[in-house]
Amino acid sequence: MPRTIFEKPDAIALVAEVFRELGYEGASMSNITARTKLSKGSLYHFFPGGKEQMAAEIMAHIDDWFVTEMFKPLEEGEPRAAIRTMWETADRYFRSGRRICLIGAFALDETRDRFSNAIRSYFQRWIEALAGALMRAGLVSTEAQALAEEAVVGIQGALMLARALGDEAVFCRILERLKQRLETALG
Amino acid sequence: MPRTIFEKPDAIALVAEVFRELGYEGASMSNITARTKLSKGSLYHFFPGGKEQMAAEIMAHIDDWFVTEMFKPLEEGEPRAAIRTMWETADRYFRSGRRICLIGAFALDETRDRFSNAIRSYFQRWIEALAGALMRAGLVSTEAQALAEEAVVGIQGALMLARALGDEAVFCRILERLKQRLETALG
DNA sequence: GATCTTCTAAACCGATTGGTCTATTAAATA
DNA sequence: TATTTAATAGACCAATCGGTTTAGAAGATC
Repeated sequence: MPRTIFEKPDAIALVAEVFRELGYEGASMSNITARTKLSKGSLYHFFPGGKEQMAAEIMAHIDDWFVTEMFKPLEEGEPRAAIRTMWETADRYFRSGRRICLIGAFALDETRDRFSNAIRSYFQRWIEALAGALMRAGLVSTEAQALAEEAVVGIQGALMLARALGDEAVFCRILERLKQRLETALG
Repeated sequence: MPRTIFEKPDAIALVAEVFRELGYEGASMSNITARTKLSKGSLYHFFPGGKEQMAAEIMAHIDDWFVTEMFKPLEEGEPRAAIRTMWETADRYFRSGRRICLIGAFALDETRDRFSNAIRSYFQRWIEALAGALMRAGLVSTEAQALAEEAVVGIQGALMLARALGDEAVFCRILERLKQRLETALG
């Protein structure tokens, strides 16, 4: 019988897509094995802690990605360029609205209670990184904070609306508008 | 053995809260019976179609509420007053950010596929009602459409962020800012 | 007060759940 | 080549799943 060999990073990415499509409760072990082609043996080899460990490692992986690709540039790079890049990074990561934010989705049901720290710190860091960049670009603290909140809220809302309407175009449209508002505020 | 008698409207409201907290997949029948105190007999008496019928009737009930309390006023009432009232209605319905939008939450996982029509038309009508009111208040079509999308997206994003951060204040803050933007646009 | 309908309680069903375990395979090390 | 280690496949488990059914209590109608 032929065997397929997976490595853990592959397993994380594959399982992540299943959680993204079905949600934490909706993703059963048989669903996961069926969609990823990973057997239960493999899954429990990589994740002895079961579903909860899978979700925790997936969230940590997502967080790492955002830290290196978006938060660090916002925190350390030239602010205006980093902000401009942020919109492209978001559009690329969320596949122009065809892919939802798993961490946001987890925030909406009782899954939040299991992972409240990871969820909170992801959004906190995003908002703070963006607000920091806006301040370094010349805005006062209160306005920077408000605009940063608004941008993150807008992205999350746009992802939801795109899925609700079954229309990805709305995501790009709103992203563009949010981008314009930030650039207007920066003058 | 003492019996508690429920009526269907009570059942709908009780089950709705369970779906809101646990999501569609997370809400098992035993969860629902435990939290609502309705026995399985009662639940299947009111909803012979099981969980799917419960969710469908709950969404219809929510939709009805929004139609009479928010969409109709926007569509038929004096536009500026209706828009002003909309923010209060949203704040009241979502309990200042402590209660999420069930229809939005359903949109994010595969539950969407079961109820895609109801989900799409809820958001479509909300946006169209608001855009219509903005036009009757004097805005041109394109700007009205854009601002309406932005408002609905903002409310949904704010609900998610409030839960993600465990901080309801952020909901009220963003709602206020969205309201200001609309009033500024209306001059 | 007998009858009928509405509603509740809970035992019960097969299917599925998350999770465990064993056997086996492929590769790495010796 | 012998041994060990890392990884996969899938049978298996008790518990729970969504759903059905039966029995009977509470109200309404007559």
